[in-house]
Amino acid sequence: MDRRQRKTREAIFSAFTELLAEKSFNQITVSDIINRADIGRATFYAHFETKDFLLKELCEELFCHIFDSSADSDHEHRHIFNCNAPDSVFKHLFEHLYKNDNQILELLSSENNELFLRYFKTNLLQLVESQLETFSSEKASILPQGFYINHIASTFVETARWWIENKMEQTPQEITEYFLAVVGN
Amino acid sequence: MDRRQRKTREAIFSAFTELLAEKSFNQITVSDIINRADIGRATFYAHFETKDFLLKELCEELFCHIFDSSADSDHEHRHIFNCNAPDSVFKHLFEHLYKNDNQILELLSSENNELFLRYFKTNLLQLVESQLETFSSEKASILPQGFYINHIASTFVETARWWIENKMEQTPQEITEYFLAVVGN
DNA sequence: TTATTATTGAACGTGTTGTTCGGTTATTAT
DNA sequence: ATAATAACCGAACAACACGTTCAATAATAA
Repeated sequence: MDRRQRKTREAIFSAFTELLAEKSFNQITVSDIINRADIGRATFYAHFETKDFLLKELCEELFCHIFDSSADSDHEHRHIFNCNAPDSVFKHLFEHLYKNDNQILELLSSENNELFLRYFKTNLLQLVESQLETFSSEKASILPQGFYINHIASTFVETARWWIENKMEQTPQEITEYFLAVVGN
Repeated sequence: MDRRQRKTREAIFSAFTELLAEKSFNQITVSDIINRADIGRATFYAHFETKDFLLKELCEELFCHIFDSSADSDHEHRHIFNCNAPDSVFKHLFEHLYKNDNQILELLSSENNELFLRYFKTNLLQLVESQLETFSSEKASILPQGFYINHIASTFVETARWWIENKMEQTPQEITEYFLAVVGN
């Protein structure tokens, strides 16, 4: 990829992320992004079809980095899917948030958090399904699987949201215990 | 209130609700609403400052009708707050959804469901807090109260969302049992 | 160096927003 | 019934945002 393309793309993402921490998605105009990123108007549209596609690609970059790493050679991520300890996956995710990679915290606590929480949950659903056996309480057998999976993923997202909203006063270890407590382990 | 005002206001709400079932909030223009409601442009702005205020007032009408009825003389609603049976409040809410008052179902299952779910949860939080003693499991004493309240309200909203999304194949009684099962009663 | 590719920025047409204002119609009070 | 009041109409307006075009310029790759 051309160095110019990379720099432009990065400038757009960076400007967009900054703006999202300041105002809501709908209030941000393409002109805002262009000015902040200091690029030409036509350049923006050469990279992204619309503002919505920009958001989509930003979310994919953010969450794929956290979730979908089973194919790369990153050990820290690979072990999400291979570790045997039942709670390690979720604790690992909380630790990710705690470290605040990619300013994801600002986005999850901004006015736009719903946008990101939706992507968050979409990715989580697959993870929960693959980890379902670790939640083998008696409930799982009574309830429809789809309901139960949705419940666990939702609870994780809501736990994270509550944690962030309340200034992350708990350690990743503690919030993991909260999560496992309400989810019934 | 002037009959003209009432009719206009109702026409706007009605047109807006119809449109929300068809396309997303952002795609709906004021002109769409005006045309559907068959009113003049200036009339719309005489009633609602902006499209966002219209949404806000619609939500308030919808959810206040379901939740905040402790002041009026409606017996069916009054008993939400007075009944002793621990699960009756939530079963009652599920039954409300099942009956589908005010086309609320279409709204909760449309592309805009996040908008309404947010209002839904805001109202629920207060209700859960007032009903907290009915969830007096051992968990409640370990976890921060704010966390626990948020968890229960979120779980209710997600249960309702899942139920609606999956064509409401369960009876209100069954879905109440699902809810109470995952919430730990 | 040369060919290719990305960026620039002004300009344009289109569509939406929220306001204004003179004229019309419905409601309410006398 | 009549007058006064209030709501509605709808065309027109300026302001703004969108997404596109194009010729000129600059950076990269071969």
